[in-house]
Amino acid sequence: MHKEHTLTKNQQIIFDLIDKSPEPLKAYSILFNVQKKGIKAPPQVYRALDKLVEMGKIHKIESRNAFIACHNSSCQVAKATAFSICEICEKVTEISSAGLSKYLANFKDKDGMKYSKYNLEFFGLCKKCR
Amino acid sequence: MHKEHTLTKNQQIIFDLIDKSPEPLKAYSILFNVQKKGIKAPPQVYRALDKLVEMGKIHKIESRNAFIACHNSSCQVAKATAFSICEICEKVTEISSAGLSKYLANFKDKDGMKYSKYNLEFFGLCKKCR
DNA sequence: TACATAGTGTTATATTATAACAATTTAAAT
DNA sequence: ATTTAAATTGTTATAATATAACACTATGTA
Ligand SMILES: [Zn+2]
Ligand SMILES: [Zn+2]
Ligand SMILES: [Zn+2]
Ligand SMILES: [Zn+2]
Repeated sequence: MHKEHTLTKNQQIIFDLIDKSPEPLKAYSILFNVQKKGIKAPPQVYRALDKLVEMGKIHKIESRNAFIACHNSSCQVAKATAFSICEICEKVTEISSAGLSKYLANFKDKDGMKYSKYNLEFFGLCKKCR
Repeated sequence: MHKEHTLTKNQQIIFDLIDKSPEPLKAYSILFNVQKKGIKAPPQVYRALDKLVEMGKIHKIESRNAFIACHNSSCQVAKATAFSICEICEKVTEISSAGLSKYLANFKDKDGMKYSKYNLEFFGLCKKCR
């Protein structure tokens, strides 16, 4: 049985914050929010973020430089992520679609190359903003 | 007949540089390279980049904070982009696949929502690096 | 214990991007 | 041609995002 990832103190503090947040959090907003818990400097935040991303516990929304918790067990292994982003209210939702992930995992480029790792960001208007 | 986009002086200088580059360029590397042509400060670069992205002449590789010229007429309208990125040599290739763009443009999320705008970045190893 | 590995705390600095405002150029309207 | 509006440019300063480097501490393993 392989060892489960147990979060370290800083990782746990930062994961909890992101996990509770209804919206993606930016690194310096995280820093501000955890200073009362003793995490005082950017490297502490970025290190924890890096590890959490590596573990698949959180994802980075690249177009927004922000971090969101993952609730989709499959992408923890695959590092294959998809999101929808509302261009008005900035609501971000992780897309969990077997069809989509299957299509993308099987997609071959012109050289016949397959890619199991990808990041897809869809942009549009959410229900509320339409 | 609608007006063609004619590039302004700064836009042209910066587009030419990106267009000639075999690899994505970062904003401050662009700045360094065009200083001899009189473009001296970051805002001048970022403004031109913003407009060029808006026109679809270049794309931003979000995971790399770098810019690449577009050679694919279709995404100028759709703002629907896909790239493959080599995790070793950082080679970036724009993917132009009718099948992929059709699939993504027709993809519906759980709320039945469609998205004509998206950015997809595939990660893996290029031919050389495998 | 001894050793290696991972995590932490800290300071400083690098990199990426925008705010704000004045001046200039361009294109359209009178 | 003159006026006007819009877009672009030039410039300085600063904000926001991210990493380097180094000393130290905790954790796991031989
Ligand atoms: Zn996920
Ligand atoms: Zn919305
Ligand atoms: Zn393109
Ligand atoms: Zn390569």
